[in-house]
Amino acid sequence: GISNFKIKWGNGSSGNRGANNRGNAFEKEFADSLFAWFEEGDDAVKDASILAAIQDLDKEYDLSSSKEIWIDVVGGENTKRPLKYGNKIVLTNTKGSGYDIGTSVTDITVTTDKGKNIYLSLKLGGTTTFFNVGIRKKLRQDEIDKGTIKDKDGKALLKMFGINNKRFCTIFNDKVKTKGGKVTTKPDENLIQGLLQSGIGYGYHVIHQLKGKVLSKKMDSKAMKAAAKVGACTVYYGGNTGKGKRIDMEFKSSYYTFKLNIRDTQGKDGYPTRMMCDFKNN
DNA sequence: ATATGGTCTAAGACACTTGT
DNA sequence: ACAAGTGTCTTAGACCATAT
Repeated sequence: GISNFKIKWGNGSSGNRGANNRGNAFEKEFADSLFAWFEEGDDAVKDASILAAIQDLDKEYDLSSSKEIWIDVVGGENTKRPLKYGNKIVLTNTKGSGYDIGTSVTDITVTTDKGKNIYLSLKLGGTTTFFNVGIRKKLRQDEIDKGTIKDKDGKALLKMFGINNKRFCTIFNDKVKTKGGKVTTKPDENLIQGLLQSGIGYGYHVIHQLKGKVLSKKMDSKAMKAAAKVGACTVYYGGNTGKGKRIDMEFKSSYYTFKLNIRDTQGKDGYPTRMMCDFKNN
């Protein structure tokens, strides 16, 4: 019948087209709620889970004792933290020092009249990422097509996870047979924890909206170290199905399940452009 | 309900072109 | 020759749409 058809407009909404970044709306909603709460009290915040998160912040940072409060929504900044290759492979901290990354990852910066900045990192939904770094120049198409990564840094990166160099290359090269599959590796703890600690960092507070609840977690040095303390690594060549153009490295710590992945995140030719660190709360 | 693969955006980096 | 303007590619951050 005439009512039963779908209009397809270009590629429609497939692949998140047109949805933009809803996290930005959440940032504004949270900031507005926080301001309303500060000015008018609990009743001004309609959403119970947001109110609970605000109350948790108040408990931790004693916001209510401040006479004034400054709330700065800076989520659009997307500070770069590219990988640095040395004895360890870690994310650089372009705006701070060590693993104190509050100023880099902040989406909302709250300042009380005591002058102390509280850096809130807001996250929305079940598919969240701690970091997302470029690897295109280290794991290049020309070397993948020849079958082996020769780049010094690229080799070190693969080795860190116990990824087989040649097998890695088959995942992205259409001209050869893909060697998908799952392998458990035992990466060097120091290297992996260095990477994860630099990526997770500390000096901020996570506000994570999930379905029906908002998680509030202070990320201090202790929490960062515990979060980054992981065991064995499961490498999925070709993703879980073995057929994807991606390679996933799964780790577990007491707080999180990490799924690092190397893949094309631009929807271009399928050759890898980024390494991302997806996580789920345990 | 979840896992997987995908694509959006802004901003920065760099290359190239044009005006003076 | 050099600065200013324009264009293209890469990076970082985000989380959604679809298949299973």
